[in-house]
Amino acid sequence: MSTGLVSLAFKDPARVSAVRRARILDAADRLGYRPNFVARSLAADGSSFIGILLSDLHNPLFAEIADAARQEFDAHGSYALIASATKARPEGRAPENPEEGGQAGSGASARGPGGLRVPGATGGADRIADEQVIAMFRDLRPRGVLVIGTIADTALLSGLPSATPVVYASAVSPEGSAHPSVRADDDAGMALLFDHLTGRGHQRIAFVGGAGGEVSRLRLEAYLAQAEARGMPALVARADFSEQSGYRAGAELAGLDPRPTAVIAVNDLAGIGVQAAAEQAGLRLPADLAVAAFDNTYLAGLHRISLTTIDPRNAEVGRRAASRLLLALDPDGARHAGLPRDGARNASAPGAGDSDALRDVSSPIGESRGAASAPRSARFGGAHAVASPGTEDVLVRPELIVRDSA
Amino acid sequence: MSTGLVSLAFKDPARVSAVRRARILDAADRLGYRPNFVARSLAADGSSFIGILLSDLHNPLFAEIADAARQEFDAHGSYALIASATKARPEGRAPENPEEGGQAGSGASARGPGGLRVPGATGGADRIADEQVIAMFRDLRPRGVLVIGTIADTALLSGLPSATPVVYASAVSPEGSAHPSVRADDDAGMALLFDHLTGRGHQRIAFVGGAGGEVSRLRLEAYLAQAEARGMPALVARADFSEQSGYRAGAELAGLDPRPTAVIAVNDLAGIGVQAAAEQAGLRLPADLAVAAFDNTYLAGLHRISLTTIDPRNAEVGRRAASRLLLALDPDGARHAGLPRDGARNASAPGAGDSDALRDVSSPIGESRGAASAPRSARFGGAHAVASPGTEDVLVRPELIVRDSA
DNA sequence: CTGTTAGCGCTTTCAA
DNA sequence: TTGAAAGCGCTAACAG
Repeated sequence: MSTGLVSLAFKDPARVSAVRRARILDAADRLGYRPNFVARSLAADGSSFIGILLSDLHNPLFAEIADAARQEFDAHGSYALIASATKARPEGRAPENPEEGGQAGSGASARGPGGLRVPGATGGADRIADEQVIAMFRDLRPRGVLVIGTIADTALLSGLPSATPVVYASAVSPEGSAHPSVRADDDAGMALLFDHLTGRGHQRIAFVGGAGGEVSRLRLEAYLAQAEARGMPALVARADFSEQSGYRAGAELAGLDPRPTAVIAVNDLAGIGVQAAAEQAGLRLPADLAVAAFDNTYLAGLHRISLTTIDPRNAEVGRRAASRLLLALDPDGARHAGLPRDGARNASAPGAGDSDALRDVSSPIGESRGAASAPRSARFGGAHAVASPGTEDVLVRPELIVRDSA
Repeated sequence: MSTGLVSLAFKDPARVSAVRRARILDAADRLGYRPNFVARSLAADGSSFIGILLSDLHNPLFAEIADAARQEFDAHGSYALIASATKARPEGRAPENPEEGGQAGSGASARGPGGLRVPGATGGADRIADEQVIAMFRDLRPRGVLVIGTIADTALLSGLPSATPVVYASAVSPEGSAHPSVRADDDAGMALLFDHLTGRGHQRIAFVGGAGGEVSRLRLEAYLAQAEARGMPALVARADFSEQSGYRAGAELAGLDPRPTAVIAVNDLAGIGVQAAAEQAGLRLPADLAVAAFDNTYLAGLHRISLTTIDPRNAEVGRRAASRLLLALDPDGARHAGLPRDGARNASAPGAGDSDALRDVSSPIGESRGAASAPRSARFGGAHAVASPGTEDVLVRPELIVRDSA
């Protein structure tokens, strides 16, 4: 039998006679034969998988998103590879990662502030250590790429065949990017928090955050907007995503004379820092100071923490980002091959309430981002090289989780 | 110019005349040419990179190990790719992951207890969703593989060319595996904890843990051994790695009549659960109950937690595992090509005290594991197919971090 | 339906 | 040193 036939038998079994197919498949696994992924991706141009690129291994939020996305892909018969890149941080910039900032100081970590960089062996300048990973990733030619978090060097992705659809999750897409991003709606989250706190009578609500990265900055803006819209005084203590930082900010706030009665922290970790500072200052929680935050990491749910927080619904973000990508890959909708779609779906996501998963979307941001202002007509632009269905960002409506802290 | 020459110019510039080389390199980057990773790995058999396989994206310990390993690889001019596999858990088994168990319950997670599995499109049985990732990984033919955490399906790795060295980090290598593993020495950690607690006068020290996985079981055994060796009573409240679980165990312990004065928890999260239960029961911490744990995650360092714990020195584990692999790849030691090794080393790990990094190793476990009893002679067995330098497990001596809780 | 023929983009002999 | 030629393991047109 010819090799071509064997190839067919694996790729499109239906087009091979039953006898042959049986013989091939049988012989294959008797010999332990498995088609070689690499050769395949070289020969066909473009592989059959969807790549997931994780920008930061340390961020647990990203892991959740990746899991959800992967489920979605699997449910649709697509494959996903996860490669990870360590985020290369500009020197001296605090990590966006809620975890790292709070590392216990006594560990044996030798990591410098600049992240993982190595002196270039080839070029002169430093390069991101994971450039290799990205290169490899690119050469594998994924059908589409889901980027989770912010990838430092946008140029790396540009090596992809230009028709490859890219979707960003949980990050604003880079400057002038035509790729959509899917993320939680921090403005909505902030509004939820204000509603809740004012509902409990708070009139002096402070914000802890604003530093450490884009997300922090956007949340600060959202805070200021809410405060103004409600005619409330704005009070900001600068902090990044770390507990330490929140602690310092909290101490500052606790010492103020007309003390705020509530604090909204940029993330759980900072919020915990605020709580710690408040306790230290002799305040009772939540009576003297209510604390709320963003992210709903598992930290917030610990008995001893019990922090009211905004759940960004990472699973939903991941799922939504994945669907978006799938749509771009197959704009016609669906029925093309393979396994019973619905069955697979139900099996892998039993109680998720999938049916209305697409309803709770806020309107696209519109003016707030360059990328978002791409012409809507591109949506159905079959004539374009990339028939990507829309480049508008998608905002997922977050959820308020009320706990003891506020 | 022939394509062959170009190839040479990239791989071994010295063997190409200066003129040609210049012209090639110049033209290359003017045209934006970059050698294709995939084609290269197909043509040459075996790529130039070392693969890092992460078993669980959610475990922050693993991320730390991966980072450290990557640094080590980079310092030696090798490349590393990280692919991730979601650990496929036997149905109903609690996660080994310290994080997941403690997830706040209100999120939108739709993940079933069985982890990410999809109904097989090809075969009949369920398969791990990430089988594809592993297949791809394998087909890329890494020079060596570092597995971080426990990979469920060992068979997956077996598809590698049999001479590929494999090292496990932070996991016991699978049954009968000939591959060495590098991990923290839990026995030593337990001894450290007992020394500390008895030094503070504690005589009734309980253990919370034992369930949820291999690591938990081993720590329980270590506890029992210490208690016996010191002629102290053993008191165990079963728990897995979650805070909930620790909370329940703590409540149980708090209600006992001759109450323990100290508790050692299987990990930070469980320890925090114990603290919460104790507080709830009206005990003062640490006066009425001292709590200590394992892992030194950033949790332990939070102001409001301040947990005395054992630092597994993940960075060291990662570094050590990486060296081990490098050694297996190049048993002769070092001088083979490329960049000034020492310079690179120093640059990327400034204050790490590298020089004595190899001194603090406990003796190999010996009898405790099958794999560890491989004949020492294999060490220099140049005649063997795999001249792997030693298959003994390496245990890293952990460190005690004393905080307020004990 | 099946076999044949070209490559995918590179690395490697092997001569020149 | 350089060029030419033969693949790596597969897929993608074709023709039979």
